[in-house]
Amino acid sequence: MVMNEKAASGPVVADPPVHERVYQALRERVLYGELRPGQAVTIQGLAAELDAGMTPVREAIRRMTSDGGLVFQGNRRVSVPVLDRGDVAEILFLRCAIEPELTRRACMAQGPGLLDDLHRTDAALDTAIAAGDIPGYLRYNHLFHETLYAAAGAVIMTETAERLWLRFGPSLRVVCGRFGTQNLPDRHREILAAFSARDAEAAAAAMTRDVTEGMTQVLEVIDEGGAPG
Amino acid sequence: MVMNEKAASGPVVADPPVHERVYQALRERVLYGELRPGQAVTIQGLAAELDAGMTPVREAIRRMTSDGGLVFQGNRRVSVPVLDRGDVAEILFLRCAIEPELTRRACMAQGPGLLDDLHRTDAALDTAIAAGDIPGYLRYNHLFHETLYAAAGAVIMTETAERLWLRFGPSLRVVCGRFGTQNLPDRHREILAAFSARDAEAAAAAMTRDVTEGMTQVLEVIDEGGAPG
DNA sequence: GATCGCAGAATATGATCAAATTGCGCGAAG
DNA sequence: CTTCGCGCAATTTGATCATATTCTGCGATC
Repeated sequence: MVMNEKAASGPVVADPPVHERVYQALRERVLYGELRPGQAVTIQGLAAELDAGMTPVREAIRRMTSDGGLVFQGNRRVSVPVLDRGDVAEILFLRCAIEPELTRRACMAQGPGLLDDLHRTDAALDTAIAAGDIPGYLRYNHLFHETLYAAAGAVIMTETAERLWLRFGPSLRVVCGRFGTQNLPDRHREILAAFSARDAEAAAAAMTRDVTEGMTQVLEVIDEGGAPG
Repeated sequence: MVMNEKAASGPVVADPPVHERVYQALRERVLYGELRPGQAVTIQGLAAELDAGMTPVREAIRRMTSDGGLVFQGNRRVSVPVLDRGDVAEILFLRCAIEPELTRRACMAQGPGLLDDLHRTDAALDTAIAAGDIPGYLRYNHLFHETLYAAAGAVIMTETAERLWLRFGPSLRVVCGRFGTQNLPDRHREILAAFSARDAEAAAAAMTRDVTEGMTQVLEVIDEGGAPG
């Protein structure tokens, strides 16, 4: 009768392997700017912090490095990437090629609950913006896009887009610190309106503006920062 | 005087770490179709084959998984991905968004030796095609594109494109086995002619054709193969 | 100012534990 | 009597850790 002894009742949720848990934790830290651009990341530091062995941490760092969320420094150190103007331009090009297309597909394929989910997330986002809650802004902003892209049903494109988010996450956190949450671009209402009307092209155009404005602000902070790093 | 005892004479080349060597070996196997779509990859198998410990192999597999060149199978096994029509369509879209742009940039920024290098690689490619040498075809075809993209000086876009190559490498090998090397698309001469004339748009257009024709053939093999896997 | 040495961190191994698949044997049905 | 199916156990493989080794970078000394 009883298959295993994970829990006496309730659904059996196999807890994920340690390397997966570490990767997710590391991903959040990169994505939501809890690590600053240029900051060094050490294996033993992460292992102590996340209460894990060195091997799973090592694996998580390799994945994140392949994702572009961390970079090898030539010697054996890894750190959070520091973007230059060219990097931002490349990311902008790629995002403008991918994310409007994902938006288009999501709009055309949208299922029943999607619009509600997006509205809820956007409401939480507005609350975070009003409160000047930077971590909240970063999380709900990402969640909005993530939810939308998942609805497109295009795993490879979505993965590719998510990887780009890892690259500019730490820099976006710096942008928030500089500009505050009030002055950040938010074309989400336009996107939601287009989704309601099932106007895929309008949604894609609004997404292009959202992406372009966000990347432009990252660029401004880089230029302002003086050093090309 | 002597920094270390790697070699009594000659340039001191710090040999790469084991996990890097393993990753490169794994990458070649995926990229050049030495592993078939669906084939299982085991940690201990690779470790034995490449004469390495489990930890470096593990790291290499994580990187390759993040690259899309291998996939988790839900249980803890990993295998070479099997593409369906939707996957190929996504890869086609992304390649058509990225690779012509890289071609454009490479054409405009082309330095002195580039055209010679590309001609040499293309000549080797033609030799491989004439001889029906499938591994040679796959290697020189990839090298042609790789050389071209490196000249664009766009690291993020190049990395993104290279990741896509890892996804369709094994399937491309199957295409070669089915169609032979003679009937594969080769728009390289058009690209080279456009480079000579420094006509970036013509080069980009030729690249779009090269990419589209290649992916179309992959699609045909998938459809022919019967099962959607 | 250059060199040697030390501390800290990363690399890599092998052992150990846990999980999953495979295959075998037993029993029941035809 | 043969065959199909189910369940248990053995083997294979993955996950994690503790530890030894190597390398890098910095600081003290000559």
